[in-house]
Amino acid sequence: MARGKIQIKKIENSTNRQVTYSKRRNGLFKKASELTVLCDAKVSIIMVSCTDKLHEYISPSITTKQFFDQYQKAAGIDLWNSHYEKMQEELRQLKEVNKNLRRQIRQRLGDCLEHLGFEELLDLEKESQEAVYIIRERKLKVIGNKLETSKKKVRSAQDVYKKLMHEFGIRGEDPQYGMIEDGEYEAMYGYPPQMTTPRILTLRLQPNHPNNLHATTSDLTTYALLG
Amino acid sequence: MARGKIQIKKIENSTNRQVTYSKRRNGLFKKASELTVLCDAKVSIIMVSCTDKLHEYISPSITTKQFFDQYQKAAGIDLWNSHYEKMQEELRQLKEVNKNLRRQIRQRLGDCLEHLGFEELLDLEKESQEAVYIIRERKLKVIGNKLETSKKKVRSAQDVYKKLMHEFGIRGEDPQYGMIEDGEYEAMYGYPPQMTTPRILTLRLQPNHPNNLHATTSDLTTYALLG
DNA sequence: AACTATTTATAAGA
DNA sequence: TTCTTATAAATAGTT
Repeated sequence: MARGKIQIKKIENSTNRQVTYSKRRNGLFKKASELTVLCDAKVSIIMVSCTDKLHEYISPSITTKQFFDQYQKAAGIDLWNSHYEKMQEELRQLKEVNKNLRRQIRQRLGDCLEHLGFEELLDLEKESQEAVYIIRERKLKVIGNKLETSKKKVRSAQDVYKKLMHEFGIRGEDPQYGMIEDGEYEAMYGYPPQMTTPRILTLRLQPNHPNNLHATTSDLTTYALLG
Repeated sequence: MARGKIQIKKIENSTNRQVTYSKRRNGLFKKASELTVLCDAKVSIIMVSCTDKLHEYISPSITTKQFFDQYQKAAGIDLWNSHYEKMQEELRQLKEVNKNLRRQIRQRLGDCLEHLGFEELLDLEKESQEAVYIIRERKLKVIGNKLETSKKKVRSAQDVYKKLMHEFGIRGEDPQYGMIEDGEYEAMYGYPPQMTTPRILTLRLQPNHPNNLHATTSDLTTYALLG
């Protein structure tokens, strides 16, 4: 437009491009403001440079928000709908998953079994029974740990006691308040000696038991096919 | 600008104003598109005429929505966010709930028991065991129903058979192909008579069994308090 | 909508 | 960045 015509294509020289951007931006905004006044129009210009800087022109007597609203109304376009609908779909799906998880839990608690097929029922029984064994083992392990800790504490208390007795020189005078041996201690609190370990073994053997029903029930399904 | 300078003030002649609006609008859009190309920038122009007609220019490679988003981000204006954030919060909460439900299920399957306290472990064991009994009862009820249905079908088959035999007049000639009595039928397929009912009763009595451990374990928690 | 005299915008250089 | 200025582009008024 001056000092030589230019091709309308991207200016490769970065500095040059920046200068041109600045000049032409001012030109554009000036034209916009003239238009606003001359024609009593409302203009909004928003520009983002290639370096991601944002500039805007907005006619006086209007806000950008009003512009957005007016634009949406006039264009009949809901710019946020696609985004919004995607979120709504995600919400719907999550709620569905949630419902299923809750139903699963209820079934594992013994509720809502009516809606289950026979095979599902058998699987559920097996799974649940196995879970009970695992949970019970874990419980016994925790019990074992607690017992072990208690034993150690008792033993260290005994040591302290022993030492005190020794220091006071009253060793052996009153057997009623004497030391408690390992086995005796457990018996006192209602624990038969060696009880924990065998019990775990017993439980480990149990899982084979309920499976006996399986053979039975497969025969039954055959019955159903008779008619 | 041509054929005489003009004052930048509202053009009073309506037709004239309309013409100028149209001409200058094209000029503005042309400038905008040149700027877009020359400087690799993004431009959005939205105009509303004094007769409330809307025109827009938007650089290719960008949508008006993207523009609005970018503008909001830069300007810190919050037009839709409250609604949007509410949805996001809802999504977050649902996902959290979901996670917890999944963990609950895993625990009911015997996983992740390490993170459970002792009391929780006891409750879980009790719940799970009770669930197993309920599930097993349900299973046996279903088996019972299936058996009942099969019996009915067999009985009606017998009736048909009986009728046919009668019609052909071969009644009683070959005892080997005679009718099957109720009890005998079950025995043939490996079901001891009266098996279903007693078995359910046995299972109903079981739930009291594992509770024996509870008294035991409360004693143990007392131990822990010793130290 | 086309024309064109004139104003305005701006590319290149400082 | 800003100023300068030759020149391209835009456009007001006319047809």
